[in-house]
Amino acid sequence: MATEIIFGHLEDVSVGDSFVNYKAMNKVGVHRSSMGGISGRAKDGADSVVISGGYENDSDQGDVIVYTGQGGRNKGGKHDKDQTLTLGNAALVQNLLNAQPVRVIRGEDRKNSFAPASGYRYDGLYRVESYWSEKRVDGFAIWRFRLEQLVATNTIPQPIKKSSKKAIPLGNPSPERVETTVQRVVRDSALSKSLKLHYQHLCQVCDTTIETNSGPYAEAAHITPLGAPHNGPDIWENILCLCPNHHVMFDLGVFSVADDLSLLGITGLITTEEGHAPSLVHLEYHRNHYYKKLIQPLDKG
Amino acid sequence: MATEIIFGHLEDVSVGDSFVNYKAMNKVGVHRSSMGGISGRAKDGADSVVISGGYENDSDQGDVIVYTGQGGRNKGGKHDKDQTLTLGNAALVQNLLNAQPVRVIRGEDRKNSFAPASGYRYDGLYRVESYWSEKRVDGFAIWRFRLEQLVATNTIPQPIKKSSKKAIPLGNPSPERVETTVQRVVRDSALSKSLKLHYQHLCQVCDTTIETNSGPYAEAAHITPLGAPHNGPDIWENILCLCPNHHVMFDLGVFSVADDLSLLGITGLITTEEGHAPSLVHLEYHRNHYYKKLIQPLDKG
DNA sequence: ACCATCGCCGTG
DNA sequence: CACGGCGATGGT
Repeated sequence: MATEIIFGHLEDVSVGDSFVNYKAMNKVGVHRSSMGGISGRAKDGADSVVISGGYENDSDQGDVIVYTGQGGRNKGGKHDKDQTLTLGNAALVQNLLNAQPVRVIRGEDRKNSFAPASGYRYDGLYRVESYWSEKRVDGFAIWRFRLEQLVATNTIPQPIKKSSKKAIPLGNPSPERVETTVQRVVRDSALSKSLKLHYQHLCQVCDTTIETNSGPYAEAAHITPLGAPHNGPDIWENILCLCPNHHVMFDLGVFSVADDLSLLGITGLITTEEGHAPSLVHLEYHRNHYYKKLIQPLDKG
Repeated sequence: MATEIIFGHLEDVSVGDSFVNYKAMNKVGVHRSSMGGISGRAKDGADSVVISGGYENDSDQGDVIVYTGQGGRNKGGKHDKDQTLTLGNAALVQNLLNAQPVRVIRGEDRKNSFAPASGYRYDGLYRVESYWSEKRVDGFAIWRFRLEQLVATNTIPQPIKKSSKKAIPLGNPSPERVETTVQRVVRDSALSKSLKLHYQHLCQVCDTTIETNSGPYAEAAHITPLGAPHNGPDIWENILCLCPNHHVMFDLGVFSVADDLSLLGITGLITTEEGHAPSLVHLEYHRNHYYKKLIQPLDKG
């Protein structure tokens, strides 16, 4: 049955605590994998990841980390196949689907100003904000995960006291011992409102709107996401007006949009109003990076 | 045409800047109302609010503020009617619907440890996370808004430089001059996953699920919200398994649930699986505080 | 039981 | 400092 997976902070480990090597982390359980960068199970989610600068493309801006998945290498360490959404990669996807936090541990890395000078350091909880695939220059696909630091907004009174051990006795019937509250995040830019008005808050996929007593509700979905590493622009051509359901589906790659605005993955098409034409460049970006069905598991050999 | 509403930070005002009085704030535009605590328009949203300790029930925890709406008083300042969702209150609702940030300014208040010693201080951007109604002891209804501080997660490279004025020349076609990115947030607790599994990720309202390539997706909605001032418990009886659309509708009070589990506001009923019974106490809490149609505008006299 | 892995400690 | 071999542990 293996050891217990615990999401969130641990009782005996504080943010900033240092460890000399993997074995020390294994001992206290802050990272339970003996060699791997991702600790967790494909079905349940990842409880921790280690960032050691092993992947040249990884980016670390402190509160935002772009983390590359595992796999795709042969025994010699050379990339010789696509990464797949299995093992640790699949676990990180579960974190996104279930809004589970992941502990982030930074390992020594001279090239990373956020990394410790030596050993490993527990740097707190992050959410898996999104994931997508990229093609390396050698043509092999990798999966990447955007991690965002969870700042403890005052939600549940935190029972954790550094001074006293044996805290967190909430006594609820949770399968996990530690109380965690994570967030799904929907970004909305300055331009969102005008586009939603243009569409009268009707979803461009299903033509429905949510009527509240204070006006209609819809969400603006950026086709190429804002922020690193995508750096999509905040312009009308890069935004769709969607209901929450189709927004989630779009961000998770359940469906995408072809150049003729027909839908891929589900039936239907994107309806447009005069004055708004989604950019073909950005639609292609979404298809290539987010539309999962285009990424087939590679045949052996 | 009135003066221009600008959401987000202003070019010439930094977080922490102080002002001696309302006139000084009016002059630079950080707060454009000459007397009111809420600046903005009912149709467009609120660009700023002032917290001065005028409402005894207001709570300020720094990153989370519970702000009481305006109105309900006669000329003498005494409460003699219900507050309505008009004027500034309606404006704050728009901020929630459109994920627009609101500038928070704290005024002198000895009882508030986060308030400045004198005058007014610009304390940065907050999101309107939720709103609900409460009944005062005298029986009159008030509207309350939970504001959460926006921490600048690294999304768009910030063009704002304190040193140089005249920054932010993004040159995009936005009706606003300042680039802002706000987030709608969906909390998900440690218990959410088990309940969603119990319902096989089917929405308890519409019986649909969102199938991704990596598993089904649903959201857990707390009936009485977690966190101050509601402090709902993180237990199964206080959670519903919903699709994103119905989650938004539930949180915005578009519908609520009667004791017999029939829906109010929309047709249908909550389906339950054996082993899960929503708490009647919490359903009543939601009806009383979130289900807007129970709150009728009071007749004159 | 087998497998995969952002380690670890040697040599050049 | 690069590279290669050894290698333990949890996941499948």
